[in-house]
Amino acid sequence: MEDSNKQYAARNITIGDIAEELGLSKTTVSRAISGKGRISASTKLKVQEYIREHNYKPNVIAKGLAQSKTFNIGVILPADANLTEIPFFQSCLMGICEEAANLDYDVVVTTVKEDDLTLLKRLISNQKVDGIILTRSLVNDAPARYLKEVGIPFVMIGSSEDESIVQIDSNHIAGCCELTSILLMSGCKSLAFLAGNQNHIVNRNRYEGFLKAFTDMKVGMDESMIFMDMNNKMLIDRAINTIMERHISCIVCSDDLICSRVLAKLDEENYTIPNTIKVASFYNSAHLESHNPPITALSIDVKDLGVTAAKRLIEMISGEQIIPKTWVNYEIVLKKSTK
Amino acid sequence: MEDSNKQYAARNITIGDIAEELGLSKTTVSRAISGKGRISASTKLKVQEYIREHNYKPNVIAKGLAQSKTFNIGVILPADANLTEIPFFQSCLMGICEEAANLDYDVVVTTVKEDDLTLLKRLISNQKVDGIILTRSLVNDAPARYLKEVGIPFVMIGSSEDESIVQIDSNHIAGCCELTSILLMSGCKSLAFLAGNQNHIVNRNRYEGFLKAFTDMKVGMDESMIFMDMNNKMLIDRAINTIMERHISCIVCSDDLICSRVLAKLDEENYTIPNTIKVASFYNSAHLESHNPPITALSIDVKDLGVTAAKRLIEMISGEQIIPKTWVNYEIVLKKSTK
DNA sequence: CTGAAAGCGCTAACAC
DNA sequence: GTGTTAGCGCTTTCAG
Repeated sequence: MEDSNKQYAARNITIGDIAEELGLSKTTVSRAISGKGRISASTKLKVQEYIREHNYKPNVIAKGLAQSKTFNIGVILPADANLTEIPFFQSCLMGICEEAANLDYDVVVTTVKEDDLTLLKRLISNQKVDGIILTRSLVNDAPARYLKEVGIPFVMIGSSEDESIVQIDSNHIAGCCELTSILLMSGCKSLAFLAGNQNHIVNRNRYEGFLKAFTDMKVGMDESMIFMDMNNKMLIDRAINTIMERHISCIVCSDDLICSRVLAKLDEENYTIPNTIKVASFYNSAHLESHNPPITALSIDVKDLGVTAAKRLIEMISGEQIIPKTWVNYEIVLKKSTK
Repeated sequence: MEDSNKQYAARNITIGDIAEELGLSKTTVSRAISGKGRISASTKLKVQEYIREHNYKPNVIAKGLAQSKTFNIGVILPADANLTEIPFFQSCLMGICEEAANLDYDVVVTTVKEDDLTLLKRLISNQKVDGIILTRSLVNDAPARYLKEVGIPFVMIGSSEDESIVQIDSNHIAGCCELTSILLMSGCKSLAFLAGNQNHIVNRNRYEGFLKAFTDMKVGMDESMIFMDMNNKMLIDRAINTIMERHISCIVCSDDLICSRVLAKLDEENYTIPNTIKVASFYNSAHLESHNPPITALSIDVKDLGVTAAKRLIEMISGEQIIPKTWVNYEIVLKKSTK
């Protein structure tokens, strides 16, 4: 058993211990570690060797206290019922954790339910983070507004009309426009669009992209085939009934959960895909991929969204040049459901 | 705009400021806040009033440094590909965050990929947490072994043969036994069992419960209808083929992802549920619930698992009586898929 | 009941 | 190059 594991039982070794042991001052040891300030190569080496041998790990908390930093970033996860079902946030978080660790930061998470900012405020006032990542964007976003007021650095995964907010997102407008265009060109005469909550910027953007495809291609669109706020199964079932009565050729779902419910309803009514009706979605969940037939969808590297957000935020915290908007790639994956 | 929001821009008010302002010593102010030590009711009140009015928030980091605590708990999330698809961990995390905040702790998360403990070790050696929650349990669990060595308090969501580990779980053996018994009693003559990775204790336990039902009811079981390590679609497809050739009456899936793939394959082959084949699962995902027909399943309050884990861990950290094992309730929900 | 002083582990002027 | 000192914001003996 290496003694690296004993560190917890025994009191942790400190910079003072090293200084004493090596007959140096704490300052010198600190300098050897941080690389800041003048120090001779030889003592630096001596200290670094001692550190390696004794498996010294600096106390980040103390360092933080001295520098008025925490080396933590906060991540706000939505706690609304539906959203737990979506792997999006978990994937984001994976990316954030990975990149944060690379840059020597830790990740503190908390949740926000609807517009209840209690836990967010708590995190801030506890002074345990140097900055915040918002993992979604709502219309008139309350968390974002709060963070702006408070003045703490933050970035948003998602898009906002407020250009002063640092944003990381994939281009949902362009993506949905592209997907819709492909569908139109591949011979779908009529399309229906089903989206979730209109308060989510992402749903608005996908809708906008959907419209844009029609405008760009100079094709007329039936506005009654736009279904927003499809937040429960009943609404979706009803929408599908309408859609099928109208003999629409293809349904575009703005997220996986909706698509999953759409597929259930279509199956229930014994409609076959893609013969009777085609279906396309936006997904990152394996579930739709293993569906029979596989579902055409716009796919995003969600983990990369997290990685990039963490990187941007830590850049901000470190006082580097801030990059207002970062686009993350998407990819349209054509499958049997639209063929 | 209340000035509570200005706290970030302006330097935060400290205990020293209050002391000076009120003509007291820092010690007295500290006592007024913590309630520790003797202090007159009047000065205590005076301090508390000042605090409220000026919206003072103690610096938890500094407090922690002085007490060699962090008031953070760490949560280890698995980063393996498949697991991102399962809402289980996200729901756990919601519960953990909620309860931690109640008890004035914050939640630091990190990930562990397979047996690569790098990020876990990093979290520990950074000394940013007072304890750890493991969110799953593997056979010969590497993270658990490491944490035991290091000696940091930790709890496990899941079960382990190692009784020295504080565990929070629902009784998968009893649950699966009960579910299986119900299926047997309701007239299923033959059952097949499909589970994921055998290294996951939960899969072993469900398997054990499955067997126990047969033993308890003195019914013979066909061991060739046990399919473990069904980690990809191909294996599942093959298993389903075998199962259908043998005219099995019901398939029990040990988790949602497997069940979702099973359903896809059954649909593909045009088998109907429950007429040709019945299906039962273990779920917490809305997706299976909205399936047509709805799937019979054993359901667990996963968020409660998280809440309880956080509670137990913080009890340990606070030196309270430790409770070695906490069972969380499960419920068997009978739906059309087994009728 | 209250305060002075030391200390948690580290950094950052400022001297030498 | 290196050391001294003060300080980050709080707790905790120990006196009084």
